[in-house]
Amino acid sequence: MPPTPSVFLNGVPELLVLRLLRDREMYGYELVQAIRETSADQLTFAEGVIYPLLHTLERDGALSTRRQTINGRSRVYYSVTPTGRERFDALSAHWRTLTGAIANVLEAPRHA
Amino acid sequence: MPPTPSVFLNGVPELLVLRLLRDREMYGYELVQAIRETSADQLTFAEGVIYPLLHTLERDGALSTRRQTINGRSRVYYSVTPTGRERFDALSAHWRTLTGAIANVLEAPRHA
DNA sequence: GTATATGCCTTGCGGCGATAGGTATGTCAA
DNA sequence: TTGACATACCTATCGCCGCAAGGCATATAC
Repeated sequence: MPPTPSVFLNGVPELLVLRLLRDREMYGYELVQAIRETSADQLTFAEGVIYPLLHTLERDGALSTRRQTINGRSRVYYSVTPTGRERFDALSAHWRTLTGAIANVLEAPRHA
Repeated sequence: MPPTPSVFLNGVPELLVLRLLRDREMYGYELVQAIRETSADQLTFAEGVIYPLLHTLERDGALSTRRQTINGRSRVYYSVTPTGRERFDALSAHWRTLTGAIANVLEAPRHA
């Protein structure tokens, strides 16, 4: 009886980063704010979470980078690779499965 | 900008345990299987997760216990206290808020 | 007689997110 | 002009939760 891989219950930052980057390339600082804004301040993952995550995803081949200097400040833009897209699809499916299962337990009738 | 308390993204075992015990008293071994069964094998939290959690919840006054011996085997039945019920309500509300926020990000239009 | 299910428990590890810094440039108000 | 704030990158350390992997004891089944 294999336990539920905790990859799903945490891993939310990864899920959201891949989702946002699926639409368009973004840079780290932008992602931090985008998550906060598109979740109406319900979700806040600080830079200490996002930057290491981006580095890991790049190392794993899920993201590719493009460096650009704007107004004297250096930005690192991230894009999702085909590998990253597969990873997102898998994570996303798993997230739906798990939240669905949790919802089932939460709404289960008394003697189920 | 306070970060998202991770209590919500983990803490799923606690949420489910409180939910199941809200209906009727159960013992640890029974809870382990109930979670697995009511989630159709999607969620499996082993005894190493559930037992320490039950002890913590009892210590915090969220659960009360009743010991009973059946067929020579000793069982520890857990019930939700009023404190535990409040705790469940809060956790539950938070879970809905967070999953809702995550869903918003996942389904956000391109330029949101 | 030894495997399996039941029923309780604990120790130790790993990994992720949180905390809390550091560096540097640009802008704006005092 | 300097000091605060936003922008934009980064890292090291910590804490905690769930995971792995056991141990102990009794009942049943083969």
